[in-house]
Amino acid sequence: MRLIKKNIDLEKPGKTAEKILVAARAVFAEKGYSGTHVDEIAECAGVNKATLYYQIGDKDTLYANVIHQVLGNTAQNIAEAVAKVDDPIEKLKAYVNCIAANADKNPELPPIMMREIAGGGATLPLVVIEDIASVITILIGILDKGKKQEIFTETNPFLIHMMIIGTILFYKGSVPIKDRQLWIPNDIKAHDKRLKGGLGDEVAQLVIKAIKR
Amino acid sequence: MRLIKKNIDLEKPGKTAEKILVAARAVFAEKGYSGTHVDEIAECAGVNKATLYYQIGDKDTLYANVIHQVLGNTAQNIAEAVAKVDDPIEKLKAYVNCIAANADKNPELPPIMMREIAGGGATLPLVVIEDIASVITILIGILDKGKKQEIFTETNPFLIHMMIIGTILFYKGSVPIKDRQLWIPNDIKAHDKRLKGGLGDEVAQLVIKAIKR
DNA sequence: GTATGGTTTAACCGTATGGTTAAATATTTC
DNA sequence: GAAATATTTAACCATACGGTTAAACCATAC
Repeated sequence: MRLIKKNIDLEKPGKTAEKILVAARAVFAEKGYSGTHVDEIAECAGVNKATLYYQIGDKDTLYANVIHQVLGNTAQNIAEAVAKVDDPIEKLKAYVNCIAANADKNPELPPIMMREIAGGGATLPLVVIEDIASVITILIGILDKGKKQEIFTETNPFLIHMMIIGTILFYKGSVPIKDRQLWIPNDIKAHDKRLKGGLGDEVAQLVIKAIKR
Repeated sequence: MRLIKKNIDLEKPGKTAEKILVAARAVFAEKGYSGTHVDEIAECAGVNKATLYYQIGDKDTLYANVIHQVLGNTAQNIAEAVAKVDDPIEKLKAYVNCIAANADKNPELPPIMMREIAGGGATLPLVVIEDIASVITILIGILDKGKKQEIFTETNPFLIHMMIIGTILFYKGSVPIKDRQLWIPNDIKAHDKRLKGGLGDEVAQLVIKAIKR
C-alpha cells in the first residue's frame, strides 16, 4: 500500500501540479506503475523532473494521488444515486450507470483498476479497498431487496459486481485493441458505435435481464 | 510485440526449462512484465540466472513463452467445443465453459490477460490477437444463429464477449483481494464457496438469460 | 526594484537490472 | 571412463532509474 506522503490539494491543484497529474494519469494508465518512469511523466507534463519532486513528491506519492483522483468520489456517488430511488430495478440501473459514467469521465480508470486487481490489490491504498467494499455492500442491499420483493432470483453478489465492472472495464479497456482490428464486419462496427454513451444503460439492461425471476 | 527468439519445445520442455516456466508464470502473473525481475524468476525456479538464459533466453523470450503456454489452445478448444453442438444455447454454454475451464486450468491467465488488455495489447504477440479475433468470430456466429432462430435478441457481440471474459477474469482475478476481506456476511461467503467449479455454468446461465428474447 | 516562490539546470549518487562470460563443476549419456 | 551437455560461479558491463541538490533563472506580487 502506497502512502500519500504529500497532501496535495486535489480540489485546487496549482497549474503545474495539475499538468503533472494529467500526465501521470495518462502514463500510469498506459504503462502501469512499474512500466512508467518518472522522467517520462515529467517529459509528458512538459516540466523538469525536479519540479515534479518539488510539487508532488516521489513516484509512490504521485501514483497514490492519481489513484485517488481517478477514483474520485465513486463510492459516494453510487451511494447517493442508489439512495435516490426505491425500486430495486431502478437502484440497480443507477448503480450500473454510476460505474459506467465514472469510467466515461476517467478513461484511465479501466486500465489502472484492471492492473490493480491483477496485482491482487497489493498496491491499492486501503481507503480504495474500503470504498470497493462499501460499493459491494450497496449491491448486496439492492439484490437482497429485489429478492425479497421477488423481482430478482438468488444470485452471488460478488459475481454480479464482477459482471458489472468486468463488462464495463473490459469493454472500455479493450477499445484500443478493437479499434486496430480490420476484420470486423461493418454491421457490427455500426452496432458498436451506437453503444457510445449508452454503455451503462446497455449493461444495466443485460444484467437486470440476467437476474430477473 | 515480443518475439519468441528461442523455440522451446513446450510440449516436452526439459525439467529445468519446466521449472523456469512455472516460476515465470507465477511471477509474471503476480507482478506483471515490468514489475518482474529476471533474478526473481531464477530464484523462484531454484536455478542460476545464467541457466535461465542458457535454457530459454532473455526476458522477452521468456514472457512470450509464458503467454503462449498460458493461452494454450484456447481458441482451438473453443472452436471444437462449439462445433460439437448445434443449438445456439448449447453453443453459448460450451463457449463460456471453455473460457472458464481454461481460466481454471491456468490461474495465471486472468491477471496476465487483464494487464495485457490494460496495456492496449501493445505487448501481446500477434498470434494471440488473431486467436482472440477468431474466438469473437465464433461468438458472432453463435449470436447470429440464435437471433435468426429467434432465441436471442439483437446484441453487440463485443459487449457480450467482454461480459463473458470480464466476469470470469475479474471474478477470478479478484479472489486474492476478496479472500482478505473480513466484512463479508457468512451467507454470502457460503454462496461464493458453492460457486467453485461451477463458475462457467453460472456465468453461462446469466449471459443466456441476459440475451434471450 | 526587491522579495518571494516556482522552475530549471546540470549534474550527481547509489542502487538496480538485463544480459554476458569463461572457467569450473556437476550431471547425464554412451 | 570419456564425452557431451547442463549448471553454477563470480564476477562483469552498460545502461537505467529513482531521487537529490545548490545555484541560477524566471515569474509574480508588492
